[in-house]
Amino acid sequence: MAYSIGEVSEMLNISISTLRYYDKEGLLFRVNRTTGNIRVFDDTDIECLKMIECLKTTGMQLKDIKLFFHWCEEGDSTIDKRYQLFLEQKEKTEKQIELLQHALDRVNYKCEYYRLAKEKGTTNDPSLQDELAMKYLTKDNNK
Amino acid sequence: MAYSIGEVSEMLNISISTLRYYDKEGLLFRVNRTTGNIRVFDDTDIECLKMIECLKTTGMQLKDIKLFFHWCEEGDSTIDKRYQLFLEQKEKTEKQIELLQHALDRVNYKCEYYRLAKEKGTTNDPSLQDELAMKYLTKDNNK
DNA sequence: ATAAAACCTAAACCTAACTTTAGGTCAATA
DNA sequence: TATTGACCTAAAGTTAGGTTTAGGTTTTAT
Repeated sequence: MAYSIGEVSEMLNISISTLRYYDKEGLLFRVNRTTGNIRVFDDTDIECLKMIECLKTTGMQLKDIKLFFHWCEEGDSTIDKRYQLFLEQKEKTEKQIELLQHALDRVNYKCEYYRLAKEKGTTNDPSLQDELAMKYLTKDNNK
Repeated sequence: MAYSIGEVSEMLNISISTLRYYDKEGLLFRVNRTTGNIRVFDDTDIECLKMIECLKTTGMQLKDIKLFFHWCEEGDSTIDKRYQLFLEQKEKTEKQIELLQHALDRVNYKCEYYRLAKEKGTTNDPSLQDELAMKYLTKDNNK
């Protein structure tokens, strides 16, 4: 299937200007053009864009994503590089999830804290700290 | 306890220039100064900085973190605002973790893909796709 | 055939979150 | 007391990842 830039933008919820920016940065070198210089995306290009979104989510920079796609073009000689890249990205992503989970724990504590404070009408009620201590057993969550 | 900017920088692993930047942006308005205009951080300031780190991890912008600290200063009249802020941040963080987990699944699939490709010496071996399909039951992971 | 919608490029602009630089002040030590 | 290391400010510079603007071309529908 062939898609215009506007169709791709709608399908993947990526703005047209972002798609052109990715192209300019060398990430979409696979994308064909008509004789009139209009971009024509195919299904493989869509898959590439989904991979870009995935890697961006894990925190990879566009220049590194570009590198990966160029390694793909180079063929089997770069398999190990690509393998190492994904192993590294796996580590980074796992660490990032851990960090976020830890932050979420603290945010949840604060939700509970302010829910109780709202009930009491003040953050100065001594029973507020007590109830939270009871619930969480340690006040370390608040650190 | 009182700490110099250098000590805080070491303790929390935040660069001195970043600490000064946070101060300039109005996030550290609690921090005292000596008569000689040198910053003096106390334990509450350290807690504030830990909260900044936490909220930054969840993707909150400095201007919104600043707002939160100012609400804290305003007292009990802002309890509900603060409660809503943390509820919203909880939602956002949970969504972010889900997104990251989904991306991680795809990265893991790619690790497995390239591990096998490395074994075969090529990404073109038909058994590569077969073995992955076997392992994951669906090729959707690769989308 | 023509008008409007969709596309194109290049270049300037934007934002957040810092970092660096330049030029100076403060405070602990020899 | 002099020097050295830690601190200070203001302002400019940096980076990534875009968006916007201006001016033009192509395609599609009437």
